[in-house]
Amino acid sequence: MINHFMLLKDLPLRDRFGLQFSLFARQWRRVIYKRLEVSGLTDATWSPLVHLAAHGDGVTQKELAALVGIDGSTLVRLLDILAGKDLIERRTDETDRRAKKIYLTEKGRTAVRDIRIELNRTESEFLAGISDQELALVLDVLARIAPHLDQAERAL
Amino acid sequence: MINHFMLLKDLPLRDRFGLQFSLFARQWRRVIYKRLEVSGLTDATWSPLVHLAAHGDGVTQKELAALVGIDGSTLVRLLDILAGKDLIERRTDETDRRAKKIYLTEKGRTAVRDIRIELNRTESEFLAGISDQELALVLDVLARIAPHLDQAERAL
DNA sequence: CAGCATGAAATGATTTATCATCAAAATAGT
DNA sequence: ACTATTTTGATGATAAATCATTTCATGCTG
Repeated sequence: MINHFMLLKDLPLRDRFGLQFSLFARQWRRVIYKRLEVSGLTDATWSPLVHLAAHGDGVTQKELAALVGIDGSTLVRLLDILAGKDLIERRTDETDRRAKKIYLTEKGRTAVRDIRIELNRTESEFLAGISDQELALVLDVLARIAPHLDQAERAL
Repeated sequence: MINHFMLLKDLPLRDRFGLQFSLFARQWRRVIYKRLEVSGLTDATWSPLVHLAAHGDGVTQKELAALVGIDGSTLVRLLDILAGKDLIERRTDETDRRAKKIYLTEKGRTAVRDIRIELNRTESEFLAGISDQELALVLDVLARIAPHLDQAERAL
């Protein structure tokens, strides 16, 4: 079985980093999402749930969109689905009636627990051969690249 | 300016790796794609072009889809767009008339050159503070995770 | 060689994601 | 106090991606 890490070897390191990284990320996402389908939530719908639980209830939609890393308008429709399944609740912020704060329902809390269990099981399976030190190093490198992305994104 | 690397710190390393990695990948993709729009090709359409050039002409659609890391049916439509702009050409493989081989046109070759220039400029800007050694280490870690993903994907 | 399974590309239906725009509410500036 | 600008969430139009199904060529097996 060959994969893309075996190809592209002739390109200079810096020229192939983006391609290989993106391919890997795409596959990671695809596989994780497929594994998580068993939880009844298809595709990206569970992502706002997990971030909501990790960050704590009561964030506004705008804040949550930033946490999840998606556009506000995308989040609107995901929240519609989640609210339709009684996993979250939108409450108007009484101090700023434009904003809505998002809360997990009890059902939502249970769902998040199940998802996190499956997520952790799957990911620790994938990361089996990698040491904590290596993982930390990868995250550290990404964290140092991130400000450039933030800057480029703000500059549009 | 805060980003997600500053949050989620209370989660154990292995439990937040997936989330942080995925968020980063999403942002990377979004920013790169936005930068590359200047080349006239919107979004993912240039990706098959770059892979075609990197791997060499004459691959079948199925092979190219694997290289790009997308579903065959997705590639069909991207190739439709690219062929409509005279950047690629589909030729029926005469030894197996089911398959079609993909070739860059002259116009396509020029487009790839421009895209690669912009891509390399952008990426080297983002990777500015990272050493070759660190980049190699990141790719190495990903390459060691990849077989697990391949396996999970084949197992469905 | 006939018939059936397999395989490549194409097509339809559906899900995510984005951008542009809108309505309602809040804030700023005069 | 009053208009003008900004901000939050929602909606419409559109692009990408996937899965399921179809079409047609190939291969295999009895």
